[in-house]
Amino acid sequence: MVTIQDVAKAAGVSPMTVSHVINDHPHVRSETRERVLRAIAELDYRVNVAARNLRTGRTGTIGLAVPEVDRPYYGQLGAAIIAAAARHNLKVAIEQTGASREGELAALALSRNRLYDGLILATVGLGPADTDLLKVDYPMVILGERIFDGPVDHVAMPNVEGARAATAHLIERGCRRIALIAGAPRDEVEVSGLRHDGYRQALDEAGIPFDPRLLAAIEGLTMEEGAAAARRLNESGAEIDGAFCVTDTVAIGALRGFADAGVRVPQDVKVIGFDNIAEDAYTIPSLSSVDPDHPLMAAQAVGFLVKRLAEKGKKRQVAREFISHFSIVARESTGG
Amino acid sequence: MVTIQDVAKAAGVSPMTVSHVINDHPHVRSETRERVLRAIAELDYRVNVAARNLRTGRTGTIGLAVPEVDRPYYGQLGAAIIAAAARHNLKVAIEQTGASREGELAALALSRNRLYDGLILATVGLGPADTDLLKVDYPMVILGERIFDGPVDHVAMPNVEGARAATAHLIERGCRRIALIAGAPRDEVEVSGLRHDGYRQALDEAGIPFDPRLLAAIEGLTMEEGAAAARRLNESGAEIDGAFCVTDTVAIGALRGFADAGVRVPQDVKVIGFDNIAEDAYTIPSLSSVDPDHPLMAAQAVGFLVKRLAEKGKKRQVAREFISHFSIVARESTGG
DNA sequence: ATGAAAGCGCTAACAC
DNA sequence: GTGTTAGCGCTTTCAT
Repeated sequence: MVTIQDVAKAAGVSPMTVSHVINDHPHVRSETRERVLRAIAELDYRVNVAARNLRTGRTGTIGLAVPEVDRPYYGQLGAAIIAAAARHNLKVAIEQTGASREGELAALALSRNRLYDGLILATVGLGPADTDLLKVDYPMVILGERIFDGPVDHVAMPNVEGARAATAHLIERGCRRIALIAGAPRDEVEVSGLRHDGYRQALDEAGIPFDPRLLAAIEGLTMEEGAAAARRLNESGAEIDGAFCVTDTVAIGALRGFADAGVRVPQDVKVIGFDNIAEDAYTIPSLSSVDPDHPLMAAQAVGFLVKRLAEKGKKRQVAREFISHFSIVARESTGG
Repeated sequence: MVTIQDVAKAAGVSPMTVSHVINDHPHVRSETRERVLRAIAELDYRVNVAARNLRTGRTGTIGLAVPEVDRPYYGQLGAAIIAAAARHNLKVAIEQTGASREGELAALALSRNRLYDGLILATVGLGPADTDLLKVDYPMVILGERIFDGPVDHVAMPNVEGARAATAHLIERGCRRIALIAGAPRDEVEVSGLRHDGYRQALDEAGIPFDPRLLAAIEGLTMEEGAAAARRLNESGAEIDGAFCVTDTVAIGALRGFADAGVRVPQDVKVIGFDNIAEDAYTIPSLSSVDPDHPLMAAQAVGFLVKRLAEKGKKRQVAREFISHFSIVARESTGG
C-alpha cells in the first residue's frame, strides 16, 4: 500500500506538503505541486479514507435511514438526497429501518458510532414519546411525514393542507361519498392521522357529513393493501364515488383493486393519491396526486445537515423547520 | 468523547480487555465482561468506527453502484442487496453512476480509496474494452445485465434465454408480428443486444421471419421512452400483435403508450417485459414478465464478495460466475 | 512556502 | 484470561 510518506519521499518533500497538495491548500509553490502530483500519479497513490476520518473526526458520509428503498417513494427520495448531498461533496449511505421503531433507533446508534457525519431520518416508527431519543449531539434532520416539535431539525410536507386540497379536488369534481384509504391513525403526528385530518377538514368545509363507513383502514402502506381496501370498499355497499389514498403506492394498488371489482375509474369512482411519484403519469388511468416537491425537500434536508456540520463548535441552536409547499396534479383518475 | 481507555479505567481493566469484550472474543471471564459492560453503559461509550477501520484495514461497508436508485428495478435490487449484506454484518453505501461510463469509473475509484471493503457494480456503461479497468485489487462483483468474461467475478441474468422464452411465450399466445422495444445494441454484452438475440432466436425457432420494421429503438430504458415507442409502433402501420419490452419499466411505459393510441392490451397487442418488478402485478392490465430471481442474484453477489473478503491474503483466484435461472410469469398483458 | 512533532482511538501480536 | 507495546496513515499545530 502506497502512503503519503512514499509519495513525499518520491517527490523529495515532506508528508505535510503532500497533504497540502491533496487537500488543495493554497500555500504550495506550483512547481512543488506539480512534482507531488507527478509522484502521486506514478505511484498510483490513493488517500486512505479511514486514516483521514480518524484524524479529522469526519467521514464525509451522511446516513439516510428510510423504511424501505424498494418503495418507489423512498427510492425517488433517496435519489434526490444523493444528488443534493453530492453538491456538498458528501456521500450517502442508505439504511433500511423496515418501517419499525427498532430499525430507526438502530440508525440513530450508527451515527452515534461516528460512522456518519450526520443523519437524515425518515421516521415512521418513532413517535412523540420518543422525542428524548432524538436529542442527539450530532447533526440530524427528520424528514418527511411526521412532524415533531422537539428540539430537532425537521423537513416536513404539508400533510394536512395537501390532504385537504386532494379531498377538495375530488369534491370539486363532483364526488360526495369519498373514501379514505389510510392506516389507522396511531398518534397525532403520523402521516395517516394528519392526512385524515385534512380529509375531514375538506368535508367540513364543503358541508359533507363524515361517514365512518367510508374509512378503509390498512396495515401497511403497500399496493397490496391498497388493492384489498378498494375491493373491500366495493363489497361493503358504501357506494363511494371518490377515494383519497394516503400515498400513491396505496392508490396504485387501489386502481388495481377497483379494476378487479369492475369499478371504472374515473367514471364510477375518482381516485387521488399523495406524493406524485414518477409512476403516476403512466398508470392506466394516470393518477392524480398531491406533489409536495420532494427535490426541494431533499435539498432542504441536506442543507440543514450541512449547516449543522458547519456549526460544529457552537452551542445547540434552535431547531430549524421547513414545511414544503404542494400542488395538486390532476390526471385521468380524477377526470383529467 | 469517551474512549476505550476511559472505559478501561472505569472498569479497572486494560483497554485490551475492553476491546475483547466489544468484539465478543471468547477468552474473557464473565465476571470481567459484566464489569466492562457496566462501565460501557454508564459512560455511554461508543466505538469509534474510524479508528477501528484504520487499525483493521476494513470498513464493514460495501459499495453498491447502480445507475439510478429511483428506477424501481434498482431500488428493488438495492433492497435485496442491503438485506443480503446485513446477514453478513455488512453495511451498504449506494452510489449512483447515472448510467454512464464515467460514473462507473468514479465508483471504482472510491473503493480504491478504501472507503469500501468491496464493490458491487451494476454496469451498463463499461464495455468489453474496459475489462482492464476492472482488474482491481479489491473484492468486486459485476452484477446484472452485462456479461464480461474478464478476470472479475460476476453475477448475471440469463438474458438471451429469458428473452427467447418471453418471445416464445408471445408466439404461444398466438402472436406473429412481435415488436421489440429496446435500446440500440451497442456491443455484444449489453442488455438490449443480448435480449435482441433471444428475441431473434425465438422467431427463428418458430419459423417467423424477422422484420426490422418491428424494432423500436429507444435511447434510455425509461417509461417515457417506452410510451413513445408504443405510439410510434402504432402509427408506423407495422400492424403488430405483440411486443417484447427490454425491461418492465419500458413495458409499463408501453402499456401507457398503447392505451394512448387506443390499442387494447392484450386483445390487440400482447405485451411482456423483463425483470418482474413488484409493480407488474398492479398495472392495468397486469404485466407478464421474465423473472430472473433477483433476490437470489443479490445473495450470490454478496456471497461472492464475502468470499473474496475472506480470501484476503491469497493470490488472485479464478473469477467466479453465476448465471441466474428464470421463469416466465404470465399475467393479463399476454392474456393471463 | 514548507516541515517536525504529536497523536486521533483502536486492535494485532505477543507476553505473562 | 488479561495486559503491554506498538503503530495503522493521516492532519493539526506551530515553527521556520
